[in-house]
Amino acid sequence: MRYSEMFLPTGREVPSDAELISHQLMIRAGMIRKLTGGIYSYLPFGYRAIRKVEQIVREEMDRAGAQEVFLPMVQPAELWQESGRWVHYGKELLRFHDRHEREYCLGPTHEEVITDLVRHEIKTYRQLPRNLYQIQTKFRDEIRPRFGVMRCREFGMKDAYSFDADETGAEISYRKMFEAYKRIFTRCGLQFRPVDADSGSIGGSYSHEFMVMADSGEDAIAFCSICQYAANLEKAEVVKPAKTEVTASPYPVEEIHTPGVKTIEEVCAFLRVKPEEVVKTLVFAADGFPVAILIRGDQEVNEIKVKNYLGCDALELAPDDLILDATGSPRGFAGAIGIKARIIADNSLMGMTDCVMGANRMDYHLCHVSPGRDFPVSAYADLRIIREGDPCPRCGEEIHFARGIEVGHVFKLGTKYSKTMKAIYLDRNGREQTMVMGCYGIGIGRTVAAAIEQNHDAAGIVWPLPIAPYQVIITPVNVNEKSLSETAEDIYQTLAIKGVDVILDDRDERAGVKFKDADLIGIPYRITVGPKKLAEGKVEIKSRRSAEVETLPVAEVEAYIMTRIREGI
RNA sequence: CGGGGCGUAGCGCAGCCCGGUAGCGCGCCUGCUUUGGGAGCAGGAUGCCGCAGGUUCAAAUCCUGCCGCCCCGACCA
Repeated sequence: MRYSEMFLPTGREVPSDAELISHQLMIRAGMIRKLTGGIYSYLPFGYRAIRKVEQIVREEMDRAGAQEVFLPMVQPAELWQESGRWVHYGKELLRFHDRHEREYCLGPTHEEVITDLVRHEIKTYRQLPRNLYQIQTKFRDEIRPRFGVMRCREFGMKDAYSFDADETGAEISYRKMFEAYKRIFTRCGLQFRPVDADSGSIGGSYSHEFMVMADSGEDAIAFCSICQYAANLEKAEVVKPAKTEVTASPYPVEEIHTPGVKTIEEVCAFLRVKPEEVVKTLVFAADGFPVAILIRGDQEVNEIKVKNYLGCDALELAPDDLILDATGSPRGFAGAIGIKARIIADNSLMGMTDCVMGANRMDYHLCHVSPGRDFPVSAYADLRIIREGDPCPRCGEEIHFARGIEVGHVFKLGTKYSKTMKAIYLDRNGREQTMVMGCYGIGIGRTVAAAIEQNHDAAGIVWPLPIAPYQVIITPVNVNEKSLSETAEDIYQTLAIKGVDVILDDRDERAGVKFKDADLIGIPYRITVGPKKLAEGKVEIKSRRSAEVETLPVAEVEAYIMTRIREGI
């Protein structure tokens, strides 16, 4: 492509509303423009990056035995009502109706549609397993879109769905996708890590997220530096404390006047105790019913673990009136003794004795409380957020934290959708069986943004070659000098015929301007055609990443570039 | 939805307190010079000052309402 004819509006100014470097660079490099909140247009340069990623995704999905389909984005309410998600998906599901007042939604994901398709077409075990995928625009009415293309409402996603006859098959399908994902992100030049994850509203038995490591990432990851264990913070298991024989406090429970003392910090300051000696009692509303979660004062409750443990649909910190109902006191003085709620304790309570807790009475706390002796605990469970330095649940070494961008997510769905939507087949014995499903997503735009987040410098983007919108840019230093522009043109033709994605910067601009633009848009190789070197029949090839410059005879340029492209570097 | 901030030329911003000719830098157009890391000189174009009301002789500026955007939080694949 000739630069002079390209629709590639680059900018020097940093847009004021872009926070992330990737977002700023995508705007400055003329890749995206915002249409409205959380909705972006991709310009040619940005769309080429998208297509490069999509192509890699297609190749690896096909290689793993999946087949591409294209499903509707507008979906009827009935399907979602059938799966139950019309009610449970919440406000992220954008709903609307047509002229006949029939209800529809814009697809945020396609489990319902694919399950509907498959249940009508697959009747026997002979037709299983199958894995179908698509690359589609999804719409999720995000509560707060941000970070440009990283978290927007309309976005491109590859989603695949596997259907197997049984658990064993589903496991194999899952592994295949897991391996395909590793190949995909490796080819995209990303440094990433698969982590154990919660499956959220998609549901299912377990899942892994593919995280691109980046300080700007929205997700926190707990990982072990020794073994391979890594998990989303919300999922990371906390090791049960070793069983120690605890003897109850020798003192009886004592009520102490603690006027206005509510938070753990205030309690500790007032009573001169450490947070480790205080039991924090949090009252939650689980589908409207009060549940008391007890945890050691220095720890934080992981609401997702609580939600999963209770198996409820909605979980939130209890509103004031529910707290008053359950404890008989305002917020800040809840305790386990006498509370009218189910009591569940985090494992951190094991081994605690002689502790401080709320008295369920305004302005009073209790001390010398011993769990078990003074109140019953219906269950102990892992309900807290892991902390840096905690032991790894696999090998016992120290856990560290890092941040990541979720670019892919694989779920083992089990029969969540196939059961409710009756995706059944006849087995070898002619008996009806429920298909076992998996689903597998990749955020395409997010992958591109993550790649930029991980590959840039002060001058701009540094594309990994496999996803670079263009691989080579040829820069004649002065287009008004015939020898320079003709040589540049020759090299351009040579590379273009070979199928290289190449830009000829034929603009009548000063060399400095062209160099700055080339750096900003991050083309992996820049071929500079200048008067001094050309006098010897040579040109310079500069690597954007290493900044190394090779001086080569014009005739050797093609071989040099082709080698690099073949090796993907 | 709660808290904070911002809407002025294509982009980045000043002007607003204290009402009276709408400005700066970059970009854009023309000409000349220049030509290996965002050139110099000269000339030029571009604004419902977010929208709608109100106060006033007079509103970018003061008041009210609305809309949009950004940040933090709640929430979320």
